[in-house]
Amino acid sequence: MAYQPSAVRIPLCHPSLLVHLRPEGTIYRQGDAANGWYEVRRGVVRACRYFASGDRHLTTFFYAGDVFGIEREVREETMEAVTAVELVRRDHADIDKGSPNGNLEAVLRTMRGYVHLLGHRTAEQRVAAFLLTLSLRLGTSTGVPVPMSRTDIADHLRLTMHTVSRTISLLCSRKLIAMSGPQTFSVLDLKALRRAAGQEHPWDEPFQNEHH
Amino acid sequence: MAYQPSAVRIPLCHPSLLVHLRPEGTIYRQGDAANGWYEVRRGVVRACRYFASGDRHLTTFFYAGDVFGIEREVREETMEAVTAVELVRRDHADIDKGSPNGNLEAVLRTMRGYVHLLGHRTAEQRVAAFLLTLSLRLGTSTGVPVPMSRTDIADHLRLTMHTVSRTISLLCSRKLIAMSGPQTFSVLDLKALRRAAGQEHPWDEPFQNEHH
DNA sequence: CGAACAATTGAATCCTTTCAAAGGGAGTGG
DNA sequence: CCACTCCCTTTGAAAGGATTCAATTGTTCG
Repeated sequence: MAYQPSAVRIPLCHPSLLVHLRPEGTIYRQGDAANGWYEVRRGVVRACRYFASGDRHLTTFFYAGDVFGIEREVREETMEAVTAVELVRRDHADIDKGSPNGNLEAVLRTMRGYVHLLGHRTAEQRVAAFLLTLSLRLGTSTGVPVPMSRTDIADHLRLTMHTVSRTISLLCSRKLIAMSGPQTFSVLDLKALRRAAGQEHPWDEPFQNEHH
Repeated sequence: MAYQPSAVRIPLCHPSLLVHLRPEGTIYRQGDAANGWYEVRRGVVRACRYFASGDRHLTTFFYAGDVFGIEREVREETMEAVTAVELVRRDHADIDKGSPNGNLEAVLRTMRGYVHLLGHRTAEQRVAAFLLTLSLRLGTSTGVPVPMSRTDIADHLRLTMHTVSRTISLLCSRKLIAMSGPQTFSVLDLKALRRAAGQEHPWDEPFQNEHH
C-alpha cells in the first residue's frame, strides 16, 4: 500500500451539528478533552502537533469525506482549517455502531505508510508521492488545487519549504508535472511521477513473504 | 511523552501456549493470517517490515512483559527473535475482556512518538534516546545489555550501522555512557544523556496549548 | 590459530538545510 | 489607477550531517 493521507470514511447518518470555519481557524487544540468526532464536508483540514522546541508537525491533511477526531480521551493534535471549511460534528456514541475498532486499525495502517515515507524516502519521492495523492484524491490530473502553503507541505513531509519548492521546480523541469501558479498543477506524466514517488510497482510497499 | 518502544502491558491470565525460539527464529511473517497474540516472557523480539526495494525497517523491539500481535486480520509485520525467546501465545478472544480498544490507542500514541523521532531528531538524539530507553526498560543504569546488533539498531532508528557506531563512540568520548564490549553499556551522566536525547524537559514533547 | 562476521574508524561524496536575496501577487493607500 | 508594502514562493550559494566507499580492528567459533 502506498503512502496516502488517512482516508477513513464512514457512511453518513443524521447530521448533528454543522461547523463552519474560515482559513486558519482552529477546530480544537491538542490537550483539549475530546467531545466528538468530525467529518469534512468541504475544504481541507490539517492535523498539527506543536512542540515546545518550537517546531510544528503536520501529521495529516483531511479532505472532503474524511473523518477525524475519533479519539475519546484527550486530543493529541490540533486541528486547523487550511481553507474555508464545512464540517459535521457527531457524538462518539455514533461511531460505535459503525465500526468499533476498524477505524483505529485503518489509521494505524496509514501511519505505517507515513513512517515509511519519512524513514525511507528522499525529498523527491516524498513530494512526488504527495502531489500524486492530491491528484488521486481529487480524481483529476489536470488543474489539481494545492490548497496548502509550501510551509505546510514541508511540515508534513519533514522538509524545508525551500526543498519542497526546489523539488517541485525539478519535477516541472522534467515535465512530470506543470504548475499553473503556485497553487495548481497538472500531472503530465503519471507513470514517471509514480516512478519518482517510488511506487512504480504496486508490490513495492509491504513485501509479502511466501508462507512455508 | 518521550520516545519509547511500544510498552503495551496486559495483565496475565491463564497461559495458553508456551513458545520457545532461538536467536533469529521467526514467530510469524507479514502476510500471514493472524492467529492470536503474544506476550514476551524472556528475551527480545523485533518487528520487521521487509520491502521489495530490499530494505528492512524494524518498527519496534519488544521486551519481557510486552505484548504484540493484537491485529486480527493479517500480520502487518514479521516478528523475529533477537535473542533466545520465551513467549506465551493467547487467543484473540482473551484480549476483548481486557482492554477493548485501548491497546490500539496506546500503540498509536507510541507510534506518534516514533514519528517524531524519525522526523525531528538527529542521529545523536536518536541513539541517545534509544540507549536511554534500553536503560529505563531494564531499570538499571549499569551493565545494560544491548542484545541487538548495530545493524538492527540502525534499521530501527533509520540510520546506517556506521552512523550508529560512530554516535555511540561519540557519546562514550563525551563520558555520557561507557561501553563494556559492544553489547553492554553503562550510563555515566543521565542528565546529559537525556539532554542529548532532546528530552531534558518533560514537556518538550507534545506541547500542551492553554485552553481558552 | 585461522576463518567469518560484527564493529569501528577514516575519507570523500551527496543530499538537505541554512543563509541570503530576488521575484511575484494581492491588497492598501495615495 | 499606480505605487508601495507585505508575504509567499522561488532561486542561488555555502554549510552541515549522514551516507557511501574503503579499510582496519575485534570477537566468536570451529
